[in-house]
Amino acid sequence: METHRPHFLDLPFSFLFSPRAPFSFPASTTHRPFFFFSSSMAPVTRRTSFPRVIIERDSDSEQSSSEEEEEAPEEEEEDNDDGVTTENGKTQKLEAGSDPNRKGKSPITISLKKVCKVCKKPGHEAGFKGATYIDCPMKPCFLCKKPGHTTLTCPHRVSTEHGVIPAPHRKASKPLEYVFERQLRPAIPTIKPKYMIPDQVHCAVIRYHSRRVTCLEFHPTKNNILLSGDKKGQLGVWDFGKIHEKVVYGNIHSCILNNMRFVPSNDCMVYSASSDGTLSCTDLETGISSSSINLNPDGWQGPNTWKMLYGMDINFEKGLVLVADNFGFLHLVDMRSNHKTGDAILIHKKGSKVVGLHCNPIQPEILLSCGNDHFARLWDVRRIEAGSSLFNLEHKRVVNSAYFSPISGSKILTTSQDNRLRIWDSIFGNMDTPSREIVHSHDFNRHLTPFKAEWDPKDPSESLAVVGRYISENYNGAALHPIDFIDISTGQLVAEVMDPNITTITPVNKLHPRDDILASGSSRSLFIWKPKEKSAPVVEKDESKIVVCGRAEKKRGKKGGDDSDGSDDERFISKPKKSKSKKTEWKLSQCTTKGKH
DNA sequence: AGCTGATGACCCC
DNA sequence: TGGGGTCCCTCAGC
Repeated sequence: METHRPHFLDLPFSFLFSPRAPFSFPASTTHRPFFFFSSSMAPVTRRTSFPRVIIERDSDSEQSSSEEEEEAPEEEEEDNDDGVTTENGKTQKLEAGSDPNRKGKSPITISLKKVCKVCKKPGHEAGFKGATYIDCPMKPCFLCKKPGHTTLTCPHRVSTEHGVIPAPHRKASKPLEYVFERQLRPAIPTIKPKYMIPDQVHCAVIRYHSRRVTCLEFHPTKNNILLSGDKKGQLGVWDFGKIHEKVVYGNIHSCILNNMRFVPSNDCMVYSASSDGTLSCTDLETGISSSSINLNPDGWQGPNTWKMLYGMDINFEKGLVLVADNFGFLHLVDMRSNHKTGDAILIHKKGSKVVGLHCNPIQPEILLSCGNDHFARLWDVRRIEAGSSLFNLEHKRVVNSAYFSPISGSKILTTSQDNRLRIWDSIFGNMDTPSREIVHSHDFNRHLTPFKAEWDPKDPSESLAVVGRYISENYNGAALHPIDFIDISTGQLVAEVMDPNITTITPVNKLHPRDDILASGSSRSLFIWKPKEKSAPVVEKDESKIVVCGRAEKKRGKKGGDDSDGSDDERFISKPKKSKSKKTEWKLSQCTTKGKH
């Protein structure tokens, strides 16, 4: 292997020691050569006082691991004194002392032996080998977060029934639970329907949004309309029945659009909560919006005072929009006046983000909230005040989402950043511990939209949920991140759907309220999935390419496949790229024709 | 192809 | 309680 010579060795030493030398060691570098620390160092003449430099190369990359392991302990100790990890991930060992002019100094030896890029220790390497990711064995399992094994050997590795941690069985003891078992439970079918899994991309808009997608919402009555929000605050309205009919409204919010809800009495109107601190109500026909709340009327006064709106839901019976901010407060908006009503109520730890709100579908005054204080909390909106929660559901990390089951409203499903889905089978029963925990890879990553497990609103047994997977799997040579369908009553993985052309992670997923359709947002693109037999594959790549894709079984390449937009695949039809200015024009022209659907 | 930037949770002091 | 360092299987643009 051709070794990479550290770039600073190519520089003349005088330049190297200049205080204005235009480079620095990476911030992550923990061990620096002694000479970089001596700020008070006297000027040096390179010929007389600088030690000789010896480069020790890892010439044989096939060197046996046992050999490396034997050497490792010694190297580690020496590393503490004078080792350097360079940007190319190789260890350089600097030995001082062989210069005859300087007593006690040996020559600087630079070792280019490979080290693990995760823990910086030699003897193993972490990272992608082709499409398979090799974990660093020094770290806890990436999936279940427990030490002693890696993801590859994790007992919770997503397959069937391995991820479930059942709560200890408890007998029904509370009167409410008794009532539930007698009256409500019989209404929930125990025999599960045959799931129709939307597992094939039916149509898509590639690079529809200019930033990553943050939320999705199906139109309550028009079956082919999908709303999407993005990190920039833009709101997309796409008629996926007529693939080319799509609008992006860019003037509603100025940053992240966190949540959307249709107004139940008027399905042209949609409320949206944004990190710009406003709750807006937008007419989808005209694109005209009005702010119901603006929490930052005085503009930017610094990050400590800037308020953002996250969780949001509508209580139609009371005519209320409930929206929560990043300081732990709940705000109420009267839909008739479109103005704030009452004072903000502290519902989560002061100063923590409240990322999710959900009104119970049967009893809308029962509110479920979740947030960064590691709790999901149940409230009665009729008597809500700070500290008045009915139940506090503890989690080990941030709770990305908490939803009541869509039909009976008696179950709760939460997604937490500790890589676990939690299910409470009955809000009338024991709420101290979840009924089940399902280990599932949906890690937090600051560059991704947080994962949220979503119920299938059509499943009468209330046991099917969909959630994107963070961790990748090697599928015929491509590292893909599937979307998982999980039977939350057993923890079983019902289906994992993926497409070789979707190489990005898909954290945002929503199942259609009436049809066997899954909408997913991955990076800046939207996908509509249907069950295989119903699919007629058509994909549009926004104004730069028209592509057609289906469920191909073969794809060769390294991690994530290649990024060539599949130009090696004859199902892709390329169109010449248009300029950025035309892109804007296109969006504007689409906005003027929005009244059609 | 390899670098860069955007930028959230969490931990420690 | 707040600031700074660290974590990191991202993604897209150059």
